[in-house]
Amino acid sequence: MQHDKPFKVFLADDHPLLRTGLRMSLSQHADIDFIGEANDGFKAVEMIKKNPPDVALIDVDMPGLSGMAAIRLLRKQYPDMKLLIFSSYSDRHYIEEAMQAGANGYILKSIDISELVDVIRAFARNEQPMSPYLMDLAIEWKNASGSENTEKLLTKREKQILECLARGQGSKEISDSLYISIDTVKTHIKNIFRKLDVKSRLEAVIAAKEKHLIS
Amino acid sequence: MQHDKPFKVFLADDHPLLRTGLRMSLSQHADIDFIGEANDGFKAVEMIKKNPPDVALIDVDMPGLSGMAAIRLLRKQYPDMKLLIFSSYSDRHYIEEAMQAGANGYILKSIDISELVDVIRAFARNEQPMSPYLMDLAIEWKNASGSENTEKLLTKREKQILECLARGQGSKEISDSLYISIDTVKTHIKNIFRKLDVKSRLEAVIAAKEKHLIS
DNA sequence: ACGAAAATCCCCCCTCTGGGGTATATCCAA
DNA sequence: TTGGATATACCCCAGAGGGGGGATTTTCGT
Repeated sequence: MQHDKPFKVFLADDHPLLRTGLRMSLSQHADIDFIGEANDGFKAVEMIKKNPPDVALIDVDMPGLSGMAAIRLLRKQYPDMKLLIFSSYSDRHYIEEAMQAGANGYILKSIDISELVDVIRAFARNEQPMSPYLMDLAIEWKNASGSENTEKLLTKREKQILECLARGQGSKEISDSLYISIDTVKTHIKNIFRKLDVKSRLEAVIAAKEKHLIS
Repeated sequence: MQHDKPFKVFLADDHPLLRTGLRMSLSQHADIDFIGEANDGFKAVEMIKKNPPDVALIDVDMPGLSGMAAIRLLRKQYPDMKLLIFSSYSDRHYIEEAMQAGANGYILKSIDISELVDVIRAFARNEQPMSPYLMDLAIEWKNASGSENTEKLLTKREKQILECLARGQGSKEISDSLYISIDTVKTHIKNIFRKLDVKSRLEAVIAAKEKHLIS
C-alpha cells in the first residue's frame, strides 16, 4: 500500500478545533493527504466538487446544509466516494437516516485518533469496515424496504397535524388553524394513532420524535 | 503580561480530535500552558483537583458526569477558578443552566481558534469577556431570583410525576406505579399546570423539556 | 416544638379525548 | 377507467382530562 498514491481526505465540521485536530493528526501519516476542510455543508459540497477526495468525513450537525443533506447531494454525483458521517451521537435513528442518505459509514467523534486513521484507511482501500450493528441495519433495509416504513407511513396531512399536536394544540385549535372541521382533525388523529400504534397525543408525539418524523 | 507565569489551561471533552486540536493550538502560545485533558466529567474533576488550572474548558455533553455537574462540583471547591462551558449549541436554556451551575462563561465550539485563545487569555486575566447576551442573562438572575424559578419551582413529587407524563403515562397508570390514589395524581398534575402555566399534559411536557426540568 | 410546605385524598362538574362506526368527493396510479 | 389511498365530515358514547373547591396527614427547616 505504501506505493500507491496517498488517499485524499476531506473534513466538513463547524468546529475549528476539531478540524485542526484532524489536520494535525493526519499530517503525520504519509499515506494520507488531507486536502481540505469546510465549516458547513454548502462549502463542503462546493469544495468536494472542485477537488474530489477519496474519503469525506462529514459532521451531521452543521449550520446551513446539514451533513445528511450534503451526503444526499454528493452521493448522486459520486457513487464511489467514501462518505462517512461524523457524529457525536450513536442515536439509532440518526444512523439509519445516514445510511439511507447514502453514507458508507457512521463514525462517532469519541473514536480514538489511531482508530479513526485505521478506519479512514480501511474505507479508502474499499474494505468497508462496518460494525456488526451497521451490518444488521443494512440487511434490514435490503429486504424490509425500511425506507417506506417511516417515510410513507403518514400522509402529508397527518404529518402536518402531528406537528400541531407536538406544539400542544388541541383538536379545536388545529381545526381552526387548518380551516377544517374538528371531526376531520379527530379522524386524522385516530389514523395517526393506529399507524404509530399509540393511544394518546403525548405517546404519538414521543413516537414521532423517536422516528424523526417531526422536529 | 509576558512576564507572568503562563496560564494553566485544562480541557474536558470526549472527542479526541477536538482535544488534539486545542492541545496543538495552545502549544504555539508561550503564555499558555496546557496542563491536561480528560474525556469525561469524573476524570476531569479528579485531574483538576490534583493539578488545578487557571482556566478549565468543560464540554457539556460527556459520558458519565456531565459538564454541568462537573462544574457544580468544582465551583464549590474552587470559587476563583475560571470554569468555562464548551458547547456545540447556543440553546438559551443550556446557557442559563451553565451560568446557574457556576460557569464563568459559555463558549461555542464553532468559535475561531484565535478568538478562543483571546477569550481564554481574557478570562485568565480576570477580564470577564462576557457577551452582551450573557450579561443580560446574568442581570436577569441577580434581581429576578432566577435560580428559584426553575430549581425550586416543582417539588420532588411533581417532578417525578412530570417524568411519568413525559413517558405518555395516563393518570391511572401513574397512580398504579406510584401506589397513590388517582385523585392525588390529578392534584399534583393540577399544581404542575398552574406552576408551569399550561393547560394540558402535552404542553407541560414541552415546557418542562424547554426548562430542562426533565430529560 | 412549631409552622410552613408538601403529599395525600375526596367532592362536583364539564369538556375533551379516544374508539367505534359510516359516508362522500378527490386524486393518482395501475 | 377503475380501484385504492387520501381528505373531508358526521354520529355515538364511555372514560379520561382539566378546573374549582376542601381536608387530612407527613415532612422538614428553623
